Amino acid sequence: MSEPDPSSLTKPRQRRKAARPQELLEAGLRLFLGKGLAATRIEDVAREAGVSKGTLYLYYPSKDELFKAVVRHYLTEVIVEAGNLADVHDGPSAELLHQLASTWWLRVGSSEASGLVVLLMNEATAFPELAQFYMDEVLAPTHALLRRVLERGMARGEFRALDITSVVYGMIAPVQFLILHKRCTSVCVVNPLPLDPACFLGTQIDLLLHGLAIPQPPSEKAS
Amino acid sequence: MSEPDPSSLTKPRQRRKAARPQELLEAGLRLFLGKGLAATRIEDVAREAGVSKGTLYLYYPSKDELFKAVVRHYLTEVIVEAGNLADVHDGPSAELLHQLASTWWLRVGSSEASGLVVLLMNEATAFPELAQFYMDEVLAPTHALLRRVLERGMARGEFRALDITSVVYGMIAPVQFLILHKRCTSVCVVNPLPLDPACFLGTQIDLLLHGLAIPQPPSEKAS
DNA sequence: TACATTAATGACCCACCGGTCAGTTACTAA
DNA sequence: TTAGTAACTGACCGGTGGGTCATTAATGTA
Repeated sequence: MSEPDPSSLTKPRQRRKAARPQELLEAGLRLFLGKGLAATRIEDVAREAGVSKGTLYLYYPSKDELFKAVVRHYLTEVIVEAGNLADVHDGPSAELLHQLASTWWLRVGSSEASGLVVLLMNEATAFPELAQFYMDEVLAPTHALLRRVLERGMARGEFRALDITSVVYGMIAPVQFLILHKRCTSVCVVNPLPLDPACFLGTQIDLLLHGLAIPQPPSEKAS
Repeated sequence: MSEPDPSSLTKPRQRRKAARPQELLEAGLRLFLGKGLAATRIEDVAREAGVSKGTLYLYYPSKDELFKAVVRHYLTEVIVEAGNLADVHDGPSAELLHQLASTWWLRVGSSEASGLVVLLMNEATAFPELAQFYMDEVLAPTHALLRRVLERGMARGEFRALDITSVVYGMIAPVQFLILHKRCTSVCVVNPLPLDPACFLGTQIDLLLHGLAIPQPPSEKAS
């Protein structure tokens, strides 16, 4: 009578040391994104991964370390790949920017992992240690990559010479905004201001490239 | 010996019904911004306002309601004022945009209250009710204001006809980014990528106005 | 001075959750 | 078949913090 159905649920007590870490990371990603760092209970992460709380602590020594492991796993790899793309490319810089944007969107932006970027910044306020972590492992590499592309474009006379740091941050901003906005409004019942991500990014790139373009000297427009 | 010094601290048990709400809002703002919603303890807010925990509950029925009251007090008023500014103005739309930006920066952006915008979006993930609150009381009014200015500019032939919703969000994005970035990096010990807010905003407005400007037809630039 | 009103207090209750560890069971080598 | 190892479990502990309420005292009134 109390015979548990072994077919669909609760394979009871499996020993799968190799698979646990990855499964815990996946579960952690889902729950952290859904509820934030503080509100996610370790026990729920464990259950989500089909494991008991004690087991989780066999693989990750604390909640903070689990979270950091999630960030490393889902964000680091992509930045490296984008760097390789930039190394190979040798056409117009504007084209490279388009390419980087669409690649990023495919690999991160359109996936659930995108929320990690913003989540990380959020939590940084409450956990100063995480602020430094974000700075070192996410923001600095991204910044370096974009700076490289912009400097290239300016050196080749494709772009106006603007303050590079500001432009770089100006490129990160809409992306970050998009993620934050999506996370926020997806919960809303009523959303009077629908925002199509593709359309938004398209407009932003259009605006950026127009803004970067070297203006035509011949005619001048007055006030 | 145990005589408390009445001069500087602990006026014991004052009855000041009128002043309490405002003082509690100020204390709430400080602590919520510093530690986030979940990590801020009601008792600390009360102490910060020079009052006991029980007293706080005389004025605000729960932590959530206190937080909402803080948001209403520090964010609603400013949006209304900006709307009035837009009503009065009748010069070039680009000038109005500049004016709105600098006004906003003075009243909100450069003050500590700016963090509320982002904090609110953060918490929205964990507290769905707050997501709707943010949408109704902050995002929608802001959006309506900016939309009005852009439609005006396009109608007067000052701006290119772009997707207005995207442009509006494109204007909100850098501001939001700036706040988030400031909150995040102010905690970092090492910050290899300093960002001057004024410079950043200047570049963004420059980029935006270049991007919005109607291109000169005479000459065409090839690839 | 005596009494009524009500602002203010803080000890208390209890649900919650991060982290521990003594015990249990799956797997394996001999 | 039978130890022996180690992956896994979940009851438990202790600190924390939201919310309550019986009590206290400041102020107004007669």
